[in-house]
Amino acid sequence: MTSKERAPAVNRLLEALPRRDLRRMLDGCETVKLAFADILYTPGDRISYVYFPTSGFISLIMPIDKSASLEVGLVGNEGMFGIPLALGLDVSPVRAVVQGAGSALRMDAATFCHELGRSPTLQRDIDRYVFIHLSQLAQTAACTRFHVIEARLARWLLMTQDRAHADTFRITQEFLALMLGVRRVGVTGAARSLQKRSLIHYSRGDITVLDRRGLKAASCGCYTADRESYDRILG
Amino acid sequence: MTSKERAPAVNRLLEALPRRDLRRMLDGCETVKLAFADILYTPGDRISYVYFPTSGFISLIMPIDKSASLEVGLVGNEGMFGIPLALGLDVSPVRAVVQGAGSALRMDAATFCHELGRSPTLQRDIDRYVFIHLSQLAQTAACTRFHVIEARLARWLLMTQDRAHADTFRITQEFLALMLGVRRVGVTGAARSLQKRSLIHYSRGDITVLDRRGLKAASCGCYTADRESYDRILG
DNA sequence: GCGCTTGTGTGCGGTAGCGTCCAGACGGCG
DNA sequence: CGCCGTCTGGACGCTACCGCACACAAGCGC
Repeated sequence: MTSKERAPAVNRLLEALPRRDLRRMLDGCETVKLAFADILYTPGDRISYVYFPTSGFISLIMPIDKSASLEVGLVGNEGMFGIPLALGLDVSPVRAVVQGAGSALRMDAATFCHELGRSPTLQRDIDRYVFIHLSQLAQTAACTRFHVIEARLARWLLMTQDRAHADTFRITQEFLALMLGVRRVGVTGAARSLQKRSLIHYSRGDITVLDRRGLKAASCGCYTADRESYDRILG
Repeated sequence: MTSKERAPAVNRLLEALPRRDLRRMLDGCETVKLAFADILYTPGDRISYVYFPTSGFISLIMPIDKSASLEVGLVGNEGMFGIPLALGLDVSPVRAVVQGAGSALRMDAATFCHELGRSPTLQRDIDRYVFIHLSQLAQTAACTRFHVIEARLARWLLMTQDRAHADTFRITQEFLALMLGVRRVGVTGAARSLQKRSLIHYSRGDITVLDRRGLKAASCGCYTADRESYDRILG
């Protein structure tokens, strides 16, 4: 939590609702703390709650083989966890891990489905969110295939900064390596390079973004592409 | 078209509808030919028609940088092209290319959206299909990151065989390389290895699957994982 | 201060895949 | 029959990244 933190009121997906719908949603939610590294779901788990992060954020991870996994999505206060429920299914295809400590609004599955039926605006916005998630997933797949670690790291830092609402956040290189699906030393090298260029500073798990613009330039176009599609559709 | 072809009646997503809904859907559709390498949509295009392939199949491709692209989905008679419309948006995030010549049922966007509102079964099944697409996309992202060309090629051949409803289909190594996001010679090497083991036979663009079981063993688990999730949810 | 845990840096050989160019090989067509 | 376009195969050096093992360094508890 730095002085540069930009306080997010609530969740943007909810904020966009008409007053009455918002009221009902908030009434149906309870506030919960998201503790770093909490595992909310693993693949195949029944989804009993949806989460609307307010200050924390959640990583969606696809484990594939023994000890290999890849982050396939990041959910902060611009989105929600629980897309499958909106599609009429209650199983999580991914692992959901708390990546940034903070808070979220949580609603139980049945209530959520009920509200979904009552609020066309909610339904519409979540459909759009699903679409964005889908597009970003496709983008991520290609990015992961073609772009070098350093660019992918830069992208990840920018995405995370957006969701942390702060220029500094905690994340070890070990953890980063898991997200990007590379070796820890691969991250070390890339991070060192970014630091040498004064784009970031890091030390023992504290990462600070020093030069956002420079970081954008160092990242692949994927970050910008993601942002643009989000703004176009849900902005 | 070999003697081993298994004739697909129609589209499985439609087949599952109650008689009345099916009737209306078929009435609203027209049959169109899908010619090999036809580009139906490129990213950003407005979607004016949805496609329910009956015998042909369509590749969803994410172009990323100049001359780099990756296949992120495959649509045969088990699915449809036009997911964004089901989510209330009319823009394609991907390039849609005909991969296997054949036929499809095509419906204009407005009619489709209208029918979606009339048939809860259609709505439900398509939501499920979206979920499957989402899961498979996550799987593909990780697969592409971690698995070697040969295994990914094997997976691709199996997926394509399912959608071609035949053991032989046409696809050059050049094209395959584009799908998998690798060099053409990379495909050559992998294909040669599979042929040496008598799992496939190929010659100048004709590929025949000789040993499906063996091919499954040569592929990563991703093919099986995809199939299982499809069968579980829409089977 | 000492030891321990946690995080970061280095070095090494190994490999999958890259970009490129050239060579053969098959088949259709004039 | 011979030519030519299309498809496949091989060879080159090169790069990014891997797996592993080990060294250092900063903070924390005691």
